Amino acid sequence: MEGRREEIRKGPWKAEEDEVLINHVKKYGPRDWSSIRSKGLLQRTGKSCRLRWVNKLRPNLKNGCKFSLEEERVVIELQAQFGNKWARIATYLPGRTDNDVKNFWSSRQKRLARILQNSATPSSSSNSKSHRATWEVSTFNDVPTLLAPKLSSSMDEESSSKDHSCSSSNREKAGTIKMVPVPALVNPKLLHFDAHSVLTPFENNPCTDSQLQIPFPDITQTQHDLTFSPESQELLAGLEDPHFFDVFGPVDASQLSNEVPLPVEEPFLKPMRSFRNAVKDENDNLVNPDAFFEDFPTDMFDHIEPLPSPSDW
DNA sequence: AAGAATCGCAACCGCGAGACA
DNA sequence: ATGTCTCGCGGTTGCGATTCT
Repeated sequence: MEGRREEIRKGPWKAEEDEVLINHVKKYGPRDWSSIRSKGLLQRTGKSCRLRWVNKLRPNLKNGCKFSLEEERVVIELQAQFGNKWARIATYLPGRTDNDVKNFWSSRQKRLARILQNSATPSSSSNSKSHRATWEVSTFNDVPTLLAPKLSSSMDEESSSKDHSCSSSNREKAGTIKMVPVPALVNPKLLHFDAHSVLTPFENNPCTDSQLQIPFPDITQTQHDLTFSPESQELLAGLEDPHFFDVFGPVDASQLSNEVPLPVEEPFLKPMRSFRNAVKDENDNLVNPDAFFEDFPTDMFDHIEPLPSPSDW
């Protein structure tokens, strides 16, 4: 059997373990996770190694950066379209892992549930968190649809040590939205350039690197007509819907696909410019396009599927 | 200042799919 | 065709940090 030489280590990773894992990936690539243990490099399961790499050590991750408004919106829209396919949704959010998306969604669902509960039982709104929840709703309502320096609760000011690389001040300065879905980088056929898109130089910031500044596509008609945030709209709509609590259950994408057209269009697929290793010819075409992917795990695109055409939505 | 409630994140677990012998 | 192994995904849990009374 694979292992029985020593106890399998669990729990938080040490810096030394990270180093070993990184070195292994450098040598052999992000594969053969189980060999890390069989070689005696780490007393971790291959599964654990893979998870650590994917969620924390992989290059270009936005570790410690909170979800921007647009990221939140993308998650909301894609969740309605795909259901809880976090890995798939994460491919639209550069620097985000399925775990990030999953955690974000989970937190959001809890928040919504609490807001709803407090709305249903106003007398209970004297507790501390309900105050914050109420504030969040009103804050959402005040937020412009696309440009918002300070937004949801997830955008609360924070200057923790691990957030240093993308301080809120940076986010505020950013002003407009930067987004690029990974699948577009994989399948050029899917690229669909929006003439209105605006490219901006990158800042040397993990939270903005590999992103492009583009106008975010229109969302649903409902959202278009109202100034409410998606979250607030969802809440408001839910209060009138007798089946609102179903929202908190699993979503059947097949059912939703006919009712909730995904407004996130391919157009926010834009070429990524953080091709650290890419070489271009005189016509600015990538000569060694593969070099662009060197920063990514070789398997990270394995599960990416072509996007459905908008007509299928 | 202390305690309770909540948040946010990292990591684990179980299961299914695919590869391979 | 079948069994085993590895990998990847989604759900869940645990815990430190934060916020509020």
